[in-house]
Amino acid sequence: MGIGNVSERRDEAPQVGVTSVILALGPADDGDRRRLWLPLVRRVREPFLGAWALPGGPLRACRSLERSAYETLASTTDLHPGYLEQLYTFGDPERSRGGVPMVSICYWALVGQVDVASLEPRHNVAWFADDALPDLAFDHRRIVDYAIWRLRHRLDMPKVVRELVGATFTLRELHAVSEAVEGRPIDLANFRRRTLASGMLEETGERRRVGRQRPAALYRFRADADAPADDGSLPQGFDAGELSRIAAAAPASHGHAGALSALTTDMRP
Amino acid sequence: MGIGNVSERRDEAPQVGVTSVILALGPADDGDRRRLWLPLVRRVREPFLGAWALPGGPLRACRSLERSAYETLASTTDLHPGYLEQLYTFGDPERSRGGVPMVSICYWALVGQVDVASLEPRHNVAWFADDALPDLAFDHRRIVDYAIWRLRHRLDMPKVVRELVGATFTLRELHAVSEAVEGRPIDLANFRRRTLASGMLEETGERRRVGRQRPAALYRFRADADAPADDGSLPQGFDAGELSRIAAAAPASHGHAGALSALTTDMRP
DNA sequence: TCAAAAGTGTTGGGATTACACCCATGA
DNA sequence: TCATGGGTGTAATCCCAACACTTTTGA
Repeated sequence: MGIGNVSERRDEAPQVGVTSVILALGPADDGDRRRLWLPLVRRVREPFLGAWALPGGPLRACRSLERSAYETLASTTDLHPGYLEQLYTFGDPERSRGGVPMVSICYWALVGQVDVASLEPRHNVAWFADDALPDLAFDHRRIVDYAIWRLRHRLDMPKVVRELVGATFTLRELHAVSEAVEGRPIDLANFRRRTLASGMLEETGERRRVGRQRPAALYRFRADADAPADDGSLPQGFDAGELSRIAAAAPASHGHAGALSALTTDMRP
Repeated sequence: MGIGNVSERRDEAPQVGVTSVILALGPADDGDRRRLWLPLVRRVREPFLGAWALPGGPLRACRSLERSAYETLASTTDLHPGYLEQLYTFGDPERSRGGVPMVSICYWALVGQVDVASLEPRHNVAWFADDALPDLAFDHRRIVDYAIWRLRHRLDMPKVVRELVGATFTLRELHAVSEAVEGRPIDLANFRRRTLASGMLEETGERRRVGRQRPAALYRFRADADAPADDGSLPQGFDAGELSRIAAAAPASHGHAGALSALTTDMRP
C-alpha cells in the first residue's frame, strides 16, 4: 500500500459527511393504512441539482458521529428524535457521480408519530411517504431502503417501538403500529399473546375506551425492558434519554436554525 | 447547525482511516479445541506507543472502502481474505485519547484456516488467540469483540462458512468448525440434520476416511447457496470472488509489501 | 339486544433438543 | 469382534399461525 511517499497528501483524503434517514409514522389514510414518512431536501448544487436527497452535513472533528447526525436532523425538522442508530458507511468513489468523492456515514432516526400536514414548512424540505418517493440523488434510494429494512428488524426492541406509540397504549394500538411498519397484516390474537409473553410490557392498571366498546387495558414498556440483548459492549442505537444528553452537548443544535436552509451533504462538488 | 461561516474550515475535518479485524481459525490444541486468531500490529507512535492495535491505514478518496480494507490486510499478512464485511464506523472524539480525532471505518475479514506458526513473520506483527489477547490500544478491544460477535451471527451464511472449511468437507468437519467459532458444544446429530435440511449443501458423491473407520460423505456448498437472504439491495459482505475483483483493481495490494512495516492508523497524533 | 372491540382457547404443524440406537469399516 | 465414528430414529418440547370462541361495553 502506497509506494514511496507515505505521508498522505491532503487531496487524497475524501470528504466525509453524515447523512440521516429520518422516519416518522404518518396518520391513517382512508383505507385505514398508515405509512412511514421521511423528509427530503432539495439539492442546490450540481450534481443532481434540484433533485431530492437525504439530509446531511459535514463531519466535524470535535463532534461525535451521533451528534453530527443529530444536527442533520435539526437542519430539516424541529422534531426531536427518539431513536438514532448508525446504518452503514458508504464510500465508493463511483457514487459521487460527478462530485468529489464523498464518504457518507449514514444514520437512521425515528421521530415518532407525525401529522405531516401540521409541520411547520421549511425551505427546501418536504416530507414523502415511503411508497411515494421521488427519484433520489446519488445512491440515496438504496440508503432509504436499507433504513426501512433496519427499522423492520428492530421492531422487537422496546427502544424503537417506544418511539412509535405513546407513553401508554393499548395492545391494539401497538398492533396497528406493527402492521404499519411491517407492511403486512398480523394476527391480533397471536400478537397479543406473543407481546405479553415477551415480558417487555407491564400493565398500568388503567383502561382506555376508544369507541363505545369495552375499554382496553393500558400498558407501558417496563423500565428495564431494553437491557442489552446479546452483548453490552456492542454498538447499539440511542434512545430518547441518551439523545437528550447528546443534544445537550450541542451548542445550537435544534430550535431555531434561523434562515439557514437545510443542507444535503453528499458529494457536493 | 453552524451559525455564521458555513464553509467548513479544513482543520475541522477529522482524520479518516480504515481498520480491520482479521480472523482466522487456528489448529486444534491438546484439548482438541480450536480458537480464532487475529493479527495485531505494534504501535510505533504515541499515544499507546508500543501497545498492540488493529491494523489500519488512511482512507484515500480514490479507493473504495473495501479496497482500503483489503490493503490493511495486505499490510499485515500475505493471506488472501475470503470474506470481508463492514462492521461499524467509530468516531467519538474521546476515543483518540491524546491523538488527533480519528474516524475509523472498521471491517472484519476472514482468512480461512491458519497454522499461525507456519506464517512468515512480519515486522511489528503478531498473531493472538481470541482468548489470549493483550491489552489493546484505544477502543480496539471493543471492536474485536464486535467482530467476533458478527462472525458468530454470520455462521449460517455459506459465504462465511465456505472460508472456514475446504472446498469439500465432511459434516463432522463442518460441525467442528461451528463449535470452534460458536465456542460451545453442538449436538452432532442435530447439526447434521439441520444443515442438510437447509439445502445449502450438496453431496459430491465422494467419501473421505480419517481414521480407520467408516468413510464419511463429502459435501460442498451449492453454487447458488448464497442468494441474497432478505433484500438484494442491502449492503452485504464480499466473498472470495468479489474480493479478487476488488484486489485486481489495486495496484500493489498484496504480495510484497517490501520493507514497509505494517501500519496502524487509528488516531495517530 | 346488538355491534364492535377486548380478550381467551384450541388445534395442528414445524423446528429444536436430548439421547438412544443401528451401521460400516479396517485393525 | 471390537472400537470408532458415520448416520438414523424418536419422543418431548416449544413456538407460532390460524381461527373459533366468549366477554364486556355503551348506544
